[in-house]
Amino acid sequence: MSGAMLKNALVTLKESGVRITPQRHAILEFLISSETHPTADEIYKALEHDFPNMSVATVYNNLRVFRNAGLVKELTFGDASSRFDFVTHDHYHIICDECGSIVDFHHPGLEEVERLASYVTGFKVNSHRLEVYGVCPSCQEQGKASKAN
Amino acid sequence: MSGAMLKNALVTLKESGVRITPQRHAILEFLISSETHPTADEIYKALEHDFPNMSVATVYNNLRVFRNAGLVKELTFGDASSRFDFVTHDHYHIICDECGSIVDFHHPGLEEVERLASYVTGFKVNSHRLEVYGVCPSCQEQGKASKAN
DNA sequence: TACTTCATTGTAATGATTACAATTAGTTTA
DNA sequence: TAAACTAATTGTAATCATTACAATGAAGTA
Ligand SMILES: [Mn+2]
Ligand SMILES: [Mn+2]
Ligand SMILES: [Zn+2]
Ligand SMILES: [Zn+2]
Repeated sequence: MSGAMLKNALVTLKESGVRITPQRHAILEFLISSETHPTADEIYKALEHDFPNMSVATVYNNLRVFRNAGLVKELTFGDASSRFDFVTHDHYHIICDECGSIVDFHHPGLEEVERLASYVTGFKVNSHRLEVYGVCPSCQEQGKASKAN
Repeated sequence: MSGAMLKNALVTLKESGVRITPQRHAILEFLISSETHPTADEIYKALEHDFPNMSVATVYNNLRVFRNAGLVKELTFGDASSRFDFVTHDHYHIICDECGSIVDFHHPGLEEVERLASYVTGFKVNSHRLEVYGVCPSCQEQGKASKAN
């Protein structure tokens, strides 16, 4: 439930001495309810109606606060701006090369890859990043449709 | 041999109607000889001595030309600026969380991950991106040394 | 040589993010 | 509760990588 997730997030913040402001509450709530991995600016615009005076700096500031608290992950792709993902379970992302949509998927960890990487490079491994790229079902449909013309 | 790689690259360019200018030659040569996945600005500064009049725009322009010709890959991490890698064999990267150094490593493809991702999301998969993060041997040494104090 | 096309250069524009100083809100203490 | 302190927000300016653009130069072609 997203209600419980919000509650837990607020507890986590309070425990690390972070004040719960209306802006923070709203940003968190929006992130939890969002399926789209929004950018800072998308969050800013989504909350404009309820918080007409909120500064875009506040969005950035608080996303950083949440990131440092481990509540939010920042996703960076080559282009444009960062996207933000409320942390629940570990998961990977698959991204549409045509429309840019980002979809979650689960996969068992890649410990074997980490082991081999560590073995051949001598690094002590902390983590890894994996993304899959392709064409989403909806863009596949459109492709077919446009070929049929 | 890096000589052969340069020659091949020049042929590829010529075949796709791209003129070989002294600047392009130098940028390619520098990229091929470089082990460090340099940024555009690092390339610019490295060639400043030989090309005191070259514009940073030329570096960016030509890196794009090379990327479009498939000769160079652009590596984008969250922070700062893109890094560029002359394309030879397919390989992955492992990145030091402390000093930022980027080291190549080879690993058999991850077809199984691509298959599963495609199966659970309905995407038609084109490619994937994988990076491993950790602490490089040199930073591990330094860590030990500073603890010993 | 004249014409055409492409490349380079210098500089201005862009756009995301951050820095900073002033103001406001929340918390603690007396 | 009021004063004092601390943290958060706001608005705006600064930063910095990258791109756009117009003018100049070089190369290729007839
Ligand atoms: Mn996600
Ligand atoms: Mn590499
Ligand atoms: Zn799509
Ligand atoms: Zn290191």
